Amino acid sequence: MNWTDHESYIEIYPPKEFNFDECLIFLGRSNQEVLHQIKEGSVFKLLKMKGSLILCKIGYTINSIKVVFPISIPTIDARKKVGEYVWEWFDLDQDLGEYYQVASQDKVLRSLAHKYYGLRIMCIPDLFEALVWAIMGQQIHLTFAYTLKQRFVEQFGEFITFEGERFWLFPSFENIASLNVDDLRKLQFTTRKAEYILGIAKEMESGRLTKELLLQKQDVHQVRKSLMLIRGIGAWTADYVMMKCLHQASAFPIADVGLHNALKNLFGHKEKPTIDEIEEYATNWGGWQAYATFYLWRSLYDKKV
DNA sequence: ATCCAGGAACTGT
DNA sequence: ACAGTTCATGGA
Repeated sequence: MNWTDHESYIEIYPPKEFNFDECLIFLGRSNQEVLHQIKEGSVFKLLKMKGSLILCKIGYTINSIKVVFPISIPTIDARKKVGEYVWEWFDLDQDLGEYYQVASQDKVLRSLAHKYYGLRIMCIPDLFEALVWAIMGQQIHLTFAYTLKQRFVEQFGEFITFEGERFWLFPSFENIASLNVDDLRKLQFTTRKAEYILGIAKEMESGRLTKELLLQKQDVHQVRKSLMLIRGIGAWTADYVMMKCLHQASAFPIADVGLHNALKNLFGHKEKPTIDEIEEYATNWGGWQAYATFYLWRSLYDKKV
C-alpha cells in the first residue's frame, strides 16, 4: 500500500492505470445498494476496525484517493486499516498495464479496455460478505439479489446514523452463525440458500475457513478446490469469490449469465454464446480473465438508461 | 402467462 | 465423467 497519514485524513496513491470516476460508476450501478452511498463524486462507507465503527468519505483529488472521517477521527492503527481496506476494495495491487497490453492484442477486449480505461475490479475484501453475496446471487435476477441483501443487512447488520441517514455494515459471521434456517426464510431466502449461508457462517466461526488460510494455498487451483468442497459453492461461486475477494486476476466464472449476455450484445448476436465459443474468445486472455469478465459486466451497465 | 435469472446439489446412467 | 432433475423466488 502506498499512502500517507495526515491525522484528520489519509491519502492513498493508486498506480498509474486508475480512474476513480469509472470505479464509482460501477459502485453506483444499483440504487438498492445498502453498503455504500455515492454523493457528489465521493463514496461513503461504514467500516469496523478493531471494534469501532468508522464512517469514511472516499474521494479523489489530483492524483490521490483522499479518505476523510465525517464523524470522528480514528486511531492511527485504524486509519492504516482503513487505507488497507480501500487499497483492496479498488484492487490497487494489480498491475493493469499488463492487462491493457493483453487487451490491445485482443479483438474482444480492445475497445472495452479503451472505453473503461482505469476501471478496476471493485472487490469485496470481506470473505464472508463475498461468499454470502455470491450465494444470494445464484440463479436469480440481480435486482432480487439486491433486495435479499438489503433485507439481510438491515435485519442482522449494525448501522450508524449521520445527518439523518443510516450507514450499514455487513453482518458478521459470528451473528449469522447463531441463526436458523427459518430466520432467513422469513426474508425470502430459499431453504437451500439459507442452509448454505448458515453453513459458511459456522465454518468461519470455527476458524476452519478464513481468507488467510485460502491465500496460503500453493496455487489458484488449490484455492478453487478447497472452496468447492464447501456446500453451496460450485465453480461459479468459487471463481466469483476468487476474483472479487482474493484478487485472482485469472479467475474466470465462465458460466456466468451476465458474461454471456455481455458477449452477445458486444457482437450483436441473437443467441448467447456457448461455453465452447467463450473459451475460443478467451484463448488470449491468459491471466486476465477476471478483468475481461469485469469489463464485460461493466459494458452491460451502459446498455440500460 | 411463460421463460429466465451473476447456480448448485442430487440422482441416475 | 456426463446429462437430466429439483430447488424456489421474483423480474422482464
